[in-house]
Amino acid sequence: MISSIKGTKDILPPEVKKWQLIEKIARETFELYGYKEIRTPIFEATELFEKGTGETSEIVIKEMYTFIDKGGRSITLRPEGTPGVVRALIEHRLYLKSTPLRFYYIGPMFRYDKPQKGRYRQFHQIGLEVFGEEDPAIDAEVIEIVDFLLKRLGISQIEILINSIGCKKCRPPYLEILKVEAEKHKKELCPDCQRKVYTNPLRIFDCKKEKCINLADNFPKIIDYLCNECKEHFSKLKNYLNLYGIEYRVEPKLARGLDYYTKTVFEFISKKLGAQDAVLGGGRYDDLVKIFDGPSLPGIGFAIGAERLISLLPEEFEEKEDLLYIAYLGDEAKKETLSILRFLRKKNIKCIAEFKDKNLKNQLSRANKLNAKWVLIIGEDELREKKYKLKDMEKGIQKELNKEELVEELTKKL
RNA sequence: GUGAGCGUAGCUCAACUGGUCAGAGCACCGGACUGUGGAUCCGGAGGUUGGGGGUUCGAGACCCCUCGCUCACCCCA
Repeated sequence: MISSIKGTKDILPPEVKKWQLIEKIARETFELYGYKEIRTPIFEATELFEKGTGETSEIVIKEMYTFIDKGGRSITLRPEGTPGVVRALIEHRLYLKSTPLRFYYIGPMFRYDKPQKGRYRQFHQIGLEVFGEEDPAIDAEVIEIVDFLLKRLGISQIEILINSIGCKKCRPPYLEILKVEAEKHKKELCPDCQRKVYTNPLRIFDCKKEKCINLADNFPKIIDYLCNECKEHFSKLKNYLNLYGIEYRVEPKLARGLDYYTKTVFEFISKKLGAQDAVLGGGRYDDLVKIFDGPSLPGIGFAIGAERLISLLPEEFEEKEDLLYIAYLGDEAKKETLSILRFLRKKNIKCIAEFKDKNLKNQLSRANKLNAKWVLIIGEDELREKKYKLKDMEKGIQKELNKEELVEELTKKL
């Protein structure tokens, strides 16, 4: 038996309903704020991610699905959405147009990770990017959009973490200070963190070992070393969030894994998710467009993990489907059924029949199992009278109707 | 990439320390009930116990290898 590849999974019809729900509500919400959908390829030149996502990010170092195609080009399945959108923005000179540079996307991403709860090799992100807005008001708006979206989906008990990780002016000097401080305590840190002192000192704050946590608590925090511009940006962001009445927690240890972030970074977390507690993450990336030889254009965005979002969805109660099941008795009735199916579908009525030539009891039982809301009964009497029996499966009552009345009755209830 | 736990019917799980152990419930199909569903009763189908090798008179169980799943680490959505 051939099974699906490790870290990938099939999404079967009952679960697909949830996907359709979150996709629909996400689209509606983003469009409400003036965002437009953008669809970029799921594979790109490897270089795009090396330059964009960043050569020192874990994603690029060890998590990319990279292969050489038949033309000898190095191709990578996208591990995240932002670089592709930035590439499209530059390639099509979208920044020259007057339309707002507000985009959202929904689609699969790929990372060669070891699968666990909330983490898959093919997963899906619902992402959003804005370009050309310097003002922290847009940072706040972006956070507010997600907050609104989650509320619309009925998801609660989410904590919002924000931080500022500075810009290319203030971060490098801070990292030096942090490195010096961390070196002093190097021997007390765990082996992983000892390595991080040189490779990525900010990541020491991510360590879950108690000893490292305690030590890191006393290390200097970037938030205390921001330049005036970053400090003011962060302070304004907090004010706007307060204005929206959005609760958040400033988490000075929040670092994020992508190299391109500047100033604002944020994460929405839920305790229900397990070890991978982030349902979405995002931040500002003021230098990214420039990195790809585009104009000097600031950007900010986030990506929601669709699988994680779905796992937070409240349990929905099961409803009868708006489905009509046609039960027929005999060959003549079968022919009539075929024509009525066609007729009703043209009128946008969802209907099915199963062609097993079974008795009525059996067909009703099948309709019940399929969760159909109505059953139309066609037998000899009905053929003769040209009136069919429509049974409401919830109420158990039935009416005699001709074709026209039937359409009227069914569309009324839809 | 590292570590731990687990793989028995479509699903959830039984089978004492290796000795009729290949089972139950749910789901599925059929019948009781030939034009009226959900209930009940009866019956049926469905498994080389993830795969391979070994130990043994005998392995679902023990050992080795392998694949997969789950969770955690690393890191992230």
